[in-house]
Amino acid sequence: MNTGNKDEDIEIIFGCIKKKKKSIIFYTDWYFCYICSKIFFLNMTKTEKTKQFIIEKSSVHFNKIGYLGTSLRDITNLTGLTKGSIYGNFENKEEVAKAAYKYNAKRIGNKIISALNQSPSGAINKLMAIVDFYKNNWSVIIETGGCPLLNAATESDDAFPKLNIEVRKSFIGFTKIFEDIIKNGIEERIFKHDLNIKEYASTMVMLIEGGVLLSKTMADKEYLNISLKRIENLIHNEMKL
Amino acid sequence: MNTGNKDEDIEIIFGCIKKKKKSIIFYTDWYFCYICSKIFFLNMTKTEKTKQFIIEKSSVHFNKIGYLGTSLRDITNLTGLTKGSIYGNFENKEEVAKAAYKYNAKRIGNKIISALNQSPSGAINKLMAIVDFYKNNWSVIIETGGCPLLNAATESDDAFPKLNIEVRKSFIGFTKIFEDIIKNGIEERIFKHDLNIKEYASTMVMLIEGGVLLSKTMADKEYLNISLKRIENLIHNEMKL
DNA sequence: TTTATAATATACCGAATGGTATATTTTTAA
DNA sequence: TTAAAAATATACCATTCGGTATATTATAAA
Repeated sequence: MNTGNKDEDIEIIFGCIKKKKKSIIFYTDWYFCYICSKIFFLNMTKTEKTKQFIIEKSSVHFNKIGYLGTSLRDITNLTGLTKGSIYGNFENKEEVAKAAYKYNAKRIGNKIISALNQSPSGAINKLMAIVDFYKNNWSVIIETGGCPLLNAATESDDAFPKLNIEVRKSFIGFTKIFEDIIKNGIEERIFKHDLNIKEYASTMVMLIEGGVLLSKTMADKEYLNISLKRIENLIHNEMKL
Repeated sequence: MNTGNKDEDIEIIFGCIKKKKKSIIFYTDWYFCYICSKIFFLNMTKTEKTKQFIIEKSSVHFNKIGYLGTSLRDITNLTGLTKGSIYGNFENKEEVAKAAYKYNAKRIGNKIISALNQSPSGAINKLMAIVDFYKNNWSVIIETGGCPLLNAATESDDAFPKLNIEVRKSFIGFTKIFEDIIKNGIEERIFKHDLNIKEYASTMVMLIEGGVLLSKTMADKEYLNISLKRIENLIHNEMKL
């Protein structure tokens, strides 16, 4: 989505509205720096800082133990804060879980955007930047509980509808990253003009999620390697002109 | 695995040891009929019957709400039995959850075996029988909470190690189904002789799990269709001689 | 029909759950 | 420096949690 404004582009990444200016993306209450791959928070009130602190301290636990499975006691233990403080900043546990999920999804999403911005131009390089991201960051992803989209998806679909809405937004955002690259590749005449963009984009998402699932469960990176190799195969043997 | 005994073959499906006799598989306490696709229980004691009753009544709930998320009260509500009866038949909640998972995994595993036994011979027909199984049984899978392997995998990997062991067995069993078909296809000279069997088998598993994940989360069968189409593509454009 | 045994129900346990009312502390503005 | 407001801690709430000891009922053998 483009507003037509020269100085400001608005697009959606993993369900989060961002305002882009030059190489830095300015969000409502934070910005993500492509150069150092870190999130910075601006003009934060005390509440915003504390909310952020709570989420930062508990996000990995939510991703590991579950968004329903994490208890309020877990949150107070992880933050050192009391129940009163948690409920002073969040309406209820559901809201903490939702915020933790959004943070987790945003964290990996921003890293992918960062990898894309640092990679050389061209659709193939961009797709390979995502493949390389998963190759290089595999251990970090595992140590922090695996893919938050995958985890929250299976947990939420039948038991946590409000979270499921967020997960859907994330998958749409994740798929769109691939779609945009493929679209550019077609426009640049690097990819075949008649490619089914949505089909190739979602195949890549499914291969990555399937690979992360198997590799995490079996504690064996080989599965993810195979699914990433399959993506490379798609690029070079089907998509490329 | 084959024991060499003429009358009796022992193999492993989804982690469950079965004894095969003619077209019927005899298990220690149950057999699965390929013709009517149902499980029958033989020589069951009262305890075995009650255990089975508890699992049957709660298995879908476990798959939907989670193996950690399902409470003892849920189980008593679903079965109409009391806590005393549950604990008279199972050591603790963990054991009920494990048994429910095994039942769920076995249920879908047996259906796939059934589809394979009813399909025409030849490796391509067998692989297509699995693809068709997912096409035809999509709505049932969704209504019963989605793929139990996928659900239990994400829930167990960081929070329920005893269940994770069972899930690993299931994935090994599921992958082995594909491996055996591909191996036969090579021996029958239908598939290329130099195919990386493990790679193609696990790619199919990852595509199916990724497809189920996306389709369930987004409530859109199209994702699964795309991943199944990709499996067909693998068969006809890469594996076939 | 009686007796031993196995299965189920009842009643209870301490601990943990999410949540709230209120007291205390910290921060902010005057 | 003081007063108002905001943030945090304390103490409590009813309910639910997994689990158990024991009483009751159903089953099977004698």
